[in-house]
Amino acid sequence: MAITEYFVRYLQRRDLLSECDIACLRAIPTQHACFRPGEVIVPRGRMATRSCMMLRGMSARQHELVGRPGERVITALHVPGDFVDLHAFVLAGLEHDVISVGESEVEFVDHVELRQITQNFPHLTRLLWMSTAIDAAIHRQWLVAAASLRSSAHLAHLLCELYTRLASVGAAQDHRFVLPLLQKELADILGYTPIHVNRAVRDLRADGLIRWNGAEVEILDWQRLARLARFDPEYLELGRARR
Amino acid sequence: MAITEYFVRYLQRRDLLSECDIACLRAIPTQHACFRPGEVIVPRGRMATRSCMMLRGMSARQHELVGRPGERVITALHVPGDFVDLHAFVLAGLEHDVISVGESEVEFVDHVELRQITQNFPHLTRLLWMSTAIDAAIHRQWLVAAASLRSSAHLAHLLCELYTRLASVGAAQDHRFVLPLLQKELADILGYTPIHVNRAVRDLRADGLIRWNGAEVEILDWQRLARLARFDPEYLELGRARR
DNA sequence: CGGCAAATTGACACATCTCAAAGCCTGTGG
DNA sequence: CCACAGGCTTTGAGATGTGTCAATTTGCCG
Repeated sequence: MAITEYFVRYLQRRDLLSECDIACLRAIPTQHACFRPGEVIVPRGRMATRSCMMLRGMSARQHELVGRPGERVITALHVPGDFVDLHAFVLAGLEHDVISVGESEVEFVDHVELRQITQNFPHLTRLLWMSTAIDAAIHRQWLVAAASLRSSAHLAHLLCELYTRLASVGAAQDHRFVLPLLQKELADILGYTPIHVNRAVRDLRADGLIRWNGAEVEILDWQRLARLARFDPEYLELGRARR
Repeated sequence: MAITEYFVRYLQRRDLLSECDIACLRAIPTQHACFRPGEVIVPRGRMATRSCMMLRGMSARQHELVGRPGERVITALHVPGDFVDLHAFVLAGLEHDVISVGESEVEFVDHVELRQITQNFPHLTRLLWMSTAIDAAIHRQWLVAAASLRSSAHLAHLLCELYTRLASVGAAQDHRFVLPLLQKELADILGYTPIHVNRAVRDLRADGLIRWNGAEVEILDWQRLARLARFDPEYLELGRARR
């Protein structure tokens, strides 16, 4: 198999790809794989030899807490088009697992291929680098949200971000999307207890901001939700620039 | 002027630099500058044409909160040897300011030079990329700390990390270091109020874990402080690997 | 000595956690 | 078609952590 169309779209939202860039991307061989809910896609540790990009569903970076078995913190969510653990290509090891959130499909890319790109395709190299820099910008925004927002607004921020990211690659529209996360998992993302997440969901519902049945989320009033969350999509870099 | 020795040491702690790599690094022209406390080193916005590396003192990434003038969140601290806003090289713009924490000195590197490196020096390119990936790993660890630690332990984690980073480039030793941060600034980093930070400091002092006079911090019991903070330096990638 | 910013303390309000219980889905077996 | 089990969601009440506001103390510098 080959590079996902989502990833090409992810890059094209942000820079101009030449014919050559696209041809090079499409020539990269990949290995396809499916995962069940909670399954480990990339284990933590030192010997990663490949990285993966999301094709369908979502994945999460899950940090286990030492000395508190069973407890964990989720520091990132990845959606179709994300080159998930590209970080592992330049790091000696990952300090967290990448797990499947709900059912998911990914394409694995061998690090040998990535190394070839860094040897011969400077522009593509900068674009891959950019993708990890955007992940870092998202991390920073999560830090800002955690430090400055109360639970409802914090949850609202996550919903605004996910919808924007999904919509930007064509994986969501009409302010609706599939969010295959349990409230317990949301709690691990936002740093609250599941009970408190539940109350935050209840408040957003009561304010008429969202509808949420099972894994189906619909944002009823984008303006008010985004204002509550102080959401500004600037950090997602959804604009063409030359790199 | 040229690349700081601290940055060379930063890289050498993590990978093997060839003679050629080092020569290339030292050939990069830079511009030196000094900053007063709170001064903006790199303004946010779209037109960054250069990035900076820390030479002396510290700097911080400061996010202003929209609609709440004067309030801010600090999402990263940088110490000597850090290539601070390398992110700006591959991003279209920065969504935060980089400010000086206390007095500081930096060396600016023009993006034209960085682009040359990505065209001609794949190994150095991967090392620069690595430096931004380590920043991202630090962001993730801050997210984990924010979600899982109480105020004293959270503060303890920051102290452990800063000492480790400073010591790794030779800018601190004997469990002492200079921390030019006001409690108000610590509050913006940790996501608490200054008053609560003060109580966290008091608790660490009362437990005999630290001594702290003015900007001078001394860690009295590294073992217990690190255990309290569940600090594991793995994420700082302080070990040689081939990239 | 005076003046200012920062650090420190106290009392009370609010946000979030903890523990316990009840309600709701969904799949399974009778 | 019903009964049941199990996981998830929802609700309630009381404990703990953190925020807010006001006041005092400390330390530095003129």
